[in-house]
Amino acid sequence: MIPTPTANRLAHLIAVLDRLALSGESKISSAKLADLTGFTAHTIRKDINCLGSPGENGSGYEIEALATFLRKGLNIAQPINTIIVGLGRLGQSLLAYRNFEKQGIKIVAGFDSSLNKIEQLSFPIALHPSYEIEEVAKATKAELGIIAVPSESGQKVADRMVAGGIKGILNFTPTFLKVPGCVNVRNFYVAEELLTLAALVRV
Amino acid sequence: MIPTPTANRLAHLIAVLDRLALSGESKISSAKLADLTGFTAHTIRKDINCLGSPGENGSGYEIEALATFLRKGLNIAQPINTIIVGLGRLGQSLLAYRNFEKQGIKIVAGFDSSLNKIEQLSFPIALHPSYEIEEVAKATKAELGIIAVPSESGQKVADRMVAGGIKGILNFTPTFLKVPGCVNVRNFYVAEELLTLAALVRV
DNA sequence: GCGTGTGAACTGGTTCACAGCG
DNA sequence: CGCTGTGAACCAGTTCACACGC
Repeated sequence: MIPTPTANRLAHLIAVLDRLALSGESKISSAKLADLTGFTAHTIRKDINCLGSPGENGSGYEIEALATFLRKGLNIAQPINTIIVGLGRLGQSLLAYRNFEKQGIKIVAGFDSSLNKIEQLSFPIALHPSYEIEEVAKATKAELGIIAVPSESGQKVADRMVAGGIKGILNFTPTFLKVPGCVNVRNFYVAEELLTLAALVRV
Repeated sequence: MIPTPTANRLAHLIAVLDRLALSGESKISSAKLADLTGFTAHTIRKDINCLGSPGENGSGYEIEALATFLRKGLNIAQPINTIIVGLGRLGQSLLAYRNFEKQGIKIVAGFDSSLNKIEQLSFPIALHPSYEIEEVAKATKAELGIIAVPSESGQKVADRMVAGGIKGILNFTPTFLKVPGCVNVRNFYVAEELLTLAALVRV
């Protein structure tokens, strides 16, 4: 089993490696990666070795090889279908964010409770009313869901996602979602993050 | 010194307590709070006691008293001035999010590199061009900063914030920011969070 | 000799168990 | 007797130190 913080850091590493690959470099050391990510070189090596050894020893990692090695190790070499619910400003900004695709996050459908909004918006993916979440999630074999609705409806959306077979939820709603243990939730409590920062800053 | 995860949870607790206060209840037990937050009752009590004892023993916490106790303990009873840089979709959705104010997060200024955008937008706070970050941050005594710009400019914005005396940064840019150790950074790597979820889900 | 791989020590955060108060 | 407060046990994750391969 791979520790959550490790998965987190490895995901970040992959993103960094992808950027590096574009810049023409071909090899990189854990020390350089440390500089680019803010993690220590120790931690990086250990994280990587959670998935086994990429092979080469002695002189740094082959950038592209490492990226694909990590993707395979994390089982994210294949794109992962994702739906997003809530097409307010936040939802729209996420939909417009073209970086997901590059990372293998394929957003396959958007949902909103307002039929008007669905008709007005034009995005290169299918938009549906919220009551179709379960159905569409199943049909598209979506594995992840993003919740960007007002907090009152967060739980209801989560329930529908779970019913539709969603296995991981990114929650922007400032409320704790009750879901079965087999469903992974990561919360983005933006306001609370700021409060946390405030507390840390005002020692 | 208060552990970061504890500060995090306490911030969430405060938000939950505020909501509870509106609902008319007056007392609550750690077990009930556990149910509402997803933390264990143990953890909640321990977190609270990091700041000392709220007083009453035996039969639950007084909701409002606890909230103010926590705010005082975390030093966030006074509102904290915050600036936001990057007024794209994400930045705008954050500006429009009226929950911050309630939590004592006072957004005092917005910035964008595009003068056009600044003139077009209308928000109830002052908008400035990005080169004024340092100056305005100082003038408004801002303590926190939100970075919602494209990733290329993240570091530059961070530098300006630091120069302006900002002590805590919420970073939505998918790059690691280099800042002095006395500045606290919390990263919201949205795409990477999804990747992490994908990895955790595809065991 | 630089840089990776890995087992062993350490640390800080969480969980537990029980004492103490209403 | 329920629920909080807290010191002690535990554990995961991080840091360290050294062995190994190039």
